[in-house]
Amino acid sequence: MAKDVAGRQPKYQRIAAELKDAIAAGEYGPGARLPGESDLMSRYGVARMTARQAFGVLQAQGLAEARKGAGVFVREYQVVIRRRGIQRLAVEVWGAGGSIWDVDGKGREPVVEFLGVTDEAAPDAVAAVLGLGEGATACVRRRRFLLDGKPVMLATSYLDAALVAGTPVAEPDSGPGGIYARLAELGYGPARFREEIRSRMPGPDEAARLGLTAGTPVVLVCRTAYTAEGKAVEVNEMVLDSAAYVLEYEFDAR
Amino acid sequence: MAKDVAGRQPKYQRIAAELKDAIAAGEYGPGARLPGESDLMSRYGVARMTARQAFGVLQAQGLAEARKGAGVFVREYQVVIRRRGIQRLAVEVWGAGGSIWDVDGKGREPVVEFLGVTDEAAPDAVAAVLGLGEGATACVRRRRFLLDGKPVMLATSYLDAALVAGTPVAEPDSGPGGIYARLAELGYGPARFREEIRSRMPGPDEAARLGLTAGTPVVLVCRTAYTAEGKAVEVNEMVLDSAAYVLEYEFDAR
DNA sequence: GCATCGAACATATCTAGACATCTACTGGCG
DNA sequence: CGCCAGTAGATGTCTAGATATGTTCGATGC
Repeated sequence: MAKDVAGRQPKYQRIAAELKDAIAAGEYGPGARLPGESDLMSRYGVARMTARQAFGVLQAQGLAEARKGAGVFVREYQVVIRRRGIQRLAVEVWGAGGSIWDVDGKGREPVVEFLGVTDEAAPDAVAAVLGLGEGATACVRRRRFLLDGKPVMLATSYLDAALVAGTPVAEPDSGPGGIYARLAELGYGPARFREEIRSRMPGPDEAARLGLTAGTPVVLVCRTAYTAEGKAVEVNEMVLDSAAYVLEYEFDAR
Repeated sequence: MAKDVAGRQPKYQRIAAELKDAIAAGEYGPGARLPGESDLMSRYGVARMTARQAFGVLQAQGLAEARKGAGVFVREYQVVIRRRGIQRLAVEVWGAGGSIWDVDGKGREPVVEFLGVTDEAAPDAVAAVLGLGEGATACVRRRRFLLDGKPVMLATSYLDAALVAGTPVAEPDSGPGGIYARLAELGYGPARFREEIRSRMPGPDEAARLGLTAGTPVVLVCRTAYTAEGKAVEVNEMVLDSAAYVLEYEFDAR
């Protein structure tokens, strides 16, 4: 093996680096087809598994995407949704009955696909935050957001089932202004929010439900809504396609 | 090949799923060593490359980590740093001369490793935000944050070089309260911040500088500081190890 | 008792070839 | 002209090896 001439770098990494440079140099634009496995085999004089490994590096970085039977393609930039964490939730928005997604910019609003409302036991951490006692159930609302038919976010809301039973919150259509407006009518209007943000690679189930290609992480946003008295009334766990979203928070220095 | 009995699932995915279940069931705790490649070969009757592919799935999901010559291990949960976006930057904190990292919780404060200050051309997008004219340079401060000796964040600040020339901002040690206190003394104290958050897989360089294992995405935070007059005075691009950080934003509904 | 060397073992890389499965294109047929 | 079957070509999966390189740990020697 002629490893020494490559400066101790495995062949597949060198090939991957060259392809990456070629992409960066504009030789292959977004959506363009990269050389096939057999092309790399003859060009670099390697076995097919080695060429595949090189493609594997690019796919793991989210730079390329293989389509079975067609080839390996440079991944196209995805549409970016700006999600403004703070203005989105201002009382002026949901208090007036407008959808909180109205401010999401540039007319590209995800479409909500409602997946169901159930009463079930909440995860321990969620139950603790909501102050649910032993055996108490949560009202769980599951939704999926689609942009141009492509899923971009999964959302799961947890509320105290005893609090919202019989109200539109427990119905598929929660009415104008969403569940925050309903909570306000019940005397539990959210006054303060906390959002916690993490990121990791998706599990196989999340990748399937979001239609993610290899090398695309997910962003986890966990939002907790508090009343003015400091009672947590809703926990909303969101799983976002990281290629589709930019989160934005704007705030004063005081 | 006995594909049909597995319900159309490739062998390597089935093996990966079984290992994952075993991890979830607690058979292999954090840091424990998983069965070796030859173990899987004999247990499932597959070739070496197939067993390796199964490990590859777990590594891509960030669940396992291979150490050459030693084995494949369940990845340990990393220490989590809470980064509070809003309180961190309140004037009470930096205005009083305290480090903005003081509020980062639980005594686990990253140590700043200073990488240098230079005057150089800023990227186009940054130059546009800062209002830098043609040929104007930016004062660029690069830092790396370490927790227990392990790098967890890379940060690059851009400021108008003409504004901060000759001040401590252009020095390695920017003095008590950091560069925001210095900017305030110059009459450009930040009054408003915007943080934009994205996530993606790291490039080879980022992975190396943060010591990331395969399957760990990075979180990108781009913070822009504005004066009360709306002038952007600083752009801070941060690259975070997603396994080390939880970002937190807390805000009122009005 | 401690340091060092070496063998056993583990993963990392690579080859050469086989069969499976999906895509896209090309003809031919209605 | 349009639809559809056939086919070439592409990636996906899998095997069975070989060689390279790093880790671990016991045995040896000082």
